[in-house]
Amino acid sequence: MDMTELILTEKHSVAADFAKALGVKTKKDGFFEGENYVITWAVGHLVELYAPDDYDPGLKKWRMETLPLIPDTFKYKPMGKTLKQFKTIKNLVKQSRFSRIIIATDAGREGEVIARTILLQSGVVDKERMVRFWTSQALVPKVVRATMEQLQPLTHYDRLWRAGYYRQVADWLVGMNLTRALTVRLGDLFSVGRVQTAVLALLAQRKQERETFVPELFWLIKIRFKSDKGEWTGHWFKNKQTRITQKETARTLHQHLKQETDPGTVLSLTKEKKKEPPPLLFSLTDLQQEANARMGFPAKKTLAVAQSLYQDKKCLSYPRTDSRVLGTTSLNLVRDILAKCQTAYPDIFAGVDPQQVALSNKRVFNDARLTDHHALIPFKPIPAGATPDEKKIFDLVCRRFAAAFHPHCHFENTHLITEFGKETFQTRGKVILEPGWRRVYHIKSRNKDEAEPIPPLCKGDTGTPEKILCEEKKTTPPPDYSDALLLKDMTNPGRYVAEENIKKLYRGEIGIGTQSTRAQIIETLIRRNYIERTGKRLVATDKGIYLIEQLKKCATSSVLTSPEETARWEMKLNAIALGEAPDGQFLKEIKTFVTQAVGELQTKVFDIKKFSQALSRANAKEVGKCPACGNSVRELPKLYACDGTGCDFVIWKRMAGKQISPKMASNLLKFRKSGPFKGFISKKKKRFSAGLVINKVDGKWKVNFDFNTSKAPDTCPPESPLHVAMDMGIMDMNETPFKTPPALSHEPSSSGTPDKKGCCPMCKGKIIEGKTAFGCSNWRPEHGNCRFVIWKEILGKRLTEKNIETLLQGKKTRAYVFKPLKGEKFKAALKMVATHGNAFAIQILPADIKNNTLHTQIPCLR
DNA sequence: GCAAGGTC
Repeated sequence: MDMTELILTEKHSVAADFAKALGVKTKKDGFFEGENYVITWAVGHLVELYAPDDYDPGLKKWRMETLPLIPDTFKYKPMGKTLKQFKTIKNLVKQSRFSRIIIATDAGREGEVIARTILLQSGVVDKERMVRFWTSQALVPKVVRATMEQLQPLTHYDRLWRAGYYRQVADWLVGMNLTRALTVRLGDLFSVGRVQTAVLALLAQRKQERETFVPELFWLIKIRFKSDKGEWTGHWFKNKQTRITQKETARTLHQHLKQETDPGTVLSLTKEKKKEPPPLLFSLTDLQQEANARMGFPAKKTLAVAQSLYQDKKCLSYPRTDSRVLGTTSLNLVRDILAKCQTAYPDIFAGVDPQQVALSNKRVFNDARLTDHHALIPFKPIPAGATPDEKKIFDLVCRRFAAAFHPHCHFENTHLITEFGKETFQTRGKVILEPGWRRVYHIKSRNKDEAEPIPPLCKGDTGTPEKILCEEKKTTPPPDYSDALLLKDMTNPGRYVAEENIKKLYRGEIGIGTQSTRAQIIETLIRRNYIERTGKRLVATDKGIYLIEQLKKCATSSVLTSPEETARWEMKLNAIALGEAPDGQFLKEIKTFVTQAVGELQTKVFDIKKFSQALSRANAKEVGKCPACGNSVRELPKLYACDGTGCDFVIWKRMAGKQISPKMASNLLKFRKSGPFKGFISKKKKRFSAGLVINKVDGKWKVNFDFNTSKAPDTCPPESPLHVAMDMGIMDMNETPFKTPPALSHEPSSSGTPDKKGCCPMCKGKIIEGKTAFGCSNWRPEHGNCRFVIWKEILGKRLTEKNIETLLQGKKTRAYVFKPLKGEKFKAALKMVATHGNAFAIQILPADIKNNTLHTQIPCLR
């Protein structure tokens, strides 16, 4: 009898772990095959719920009359992108040669659903042959083999599957029905969902808090004391309060203190030694938060980088984890990794002795706190050829990992109270005695004052007041969300929840959405025009605010805007998984909810005026950022307008009879200068060419014509600014240094003499070749945004590399024949000359004096 | 044109 067993994992990497552990070496198309085992893998979910129109093609069209959509039985279909792998698995599970099918998808609710839906869709029903492999430990060979000895009957996990199924179905019902209802009513796409709407509500609330925030003034009194032992700053306080809210009170106190003649006396000086354990290992969200805070990476980018380190470079563990610990079976794995890293990164790992690592370190090894996967850790040193971003992320993970095996950080807190003029002043200090883990994992101190050491004072010491200050301060609104802050609130929304038992739930493992999807959710909100990313900030748009506002006014649908409700759903799903809730109840409730919500949205009176305003703005495409305030400048019917509140910066779509295209506007905003362009018509009906510039006139940002760059009407470079920018982009990528020596060290040639050797005369950068021009390598904004170029084609004449070199040396080329598109051909030489400012132009020097009218120049500016 | 959950 054939004793071959089939193993199904959630993803390829796990299948590879199994193959290694079980000595299976042969890789076939879509599975590994050995003597005793065939190992195949899913690619996450391979099967998904039907779309509405799969049930009935008539549902392709979104109509109110067809709502609510509540299928009697939910059906599944294979997903298009992974159809091939699905077929491979289907083919395998149907074969009778396997004595057992071992389900080894990830140990969690979704892992269960992934396996069960695949089996269901494959038509496999006999559960007798099926067993469940279940562990959250790192899948080192030892763990794989040990867990293979403890396979569970599949039925043990039936309830978990039910819970997962209800999660899927509930999200489908809510999403499909309410998205359609709102969209049909409002005439524009308004998606809604358990996760995205709750997150959007957080962002909307934050924006409104900030907009309605009224700063309040308060005053702080500080005294700088001086004694022969040193100096310190005391901050006034009374009854634990340091803020004075009345100006008059502060003024009176300040006056009183200034008249005091006796010195200050140290009332007390308390010192307290404290220690701080190293931070826990990284979960994905933790890593995303840190990478966002330190390097400004969006959550999605961090995930992508981590994925590549995991998948291609194989130096990082599975990134989509919400666990911050390792399993106890990972001890030897950890020792191995530490030893490898110690050789590669002595500066980070020198303080760790792999043999001293012990299971007693419960902050690292803790089976009880393991979830689907273990924490994110390095597996081995990063291979050569990694990108700078990959190096940064990897370094962060390594440091966090190393920190975990370092001793606590020991520090001493000092609290000094000085009495002066019958008032009390406090001074706090923090001195790190033994940095421990902070040696490798630096964390910025939140309090600046703590940085200053306090002199070695004793009770009764006196100090003379050097300076007595009364500072006026303002309360500040809560900060805008960033990826980091939003991820934090999604992971732990407890502080937005009133109900105590739900708060508790949020303090545990439940958040809004899951680790794997949080970054995606943020991107979805951006795609839906609900929120916008500006630098690090994530801010709700008018459209987003509008949706939340309207939903909040609905008796039933409003639950989507509150984190409480998602938590309540999770609670119920947990109860189902634990067998503590009657089966079927949950789905019934969801169906009722959806039916009611649809009814409500059908009849609701929406505030349409506000809506259309919100919409026209949110759907208007952004062309760039406002020079005045940094907000988005958007295309509206007649103009491009900044949507910052109170900002009135605009670019008119029509200037002097010429249409300003979105591309022109976008370049103008990016480079503050663009063109020159042909085809403007003056008030006297004369055609003219001009560049456009954005500059500040009388304190206001405006778009003006720039005639300096366009003395020659018909000699403008043929490229649009966009092409130029793209061209420069290509130049940067395939940077091929032009045959010139590197930048010289003599002073910049603002004197007007072009550089003799051939580097950029404006900034001494390298000259690099692009598709249509030779330009300065410092073209990127972060490198100084140097705008020097020499176009390869001038009036129909293609310049050779030799020509460019001659021009860069400030010499005259020989005379060439030019054939402009308009006008007669002529013979002229070229020479680069200095123009106004530190700018340059190619001068056209006609050989025939009769052609003097053509005596003109082409600016070397993009 | 729609959700959220996987993985790539």
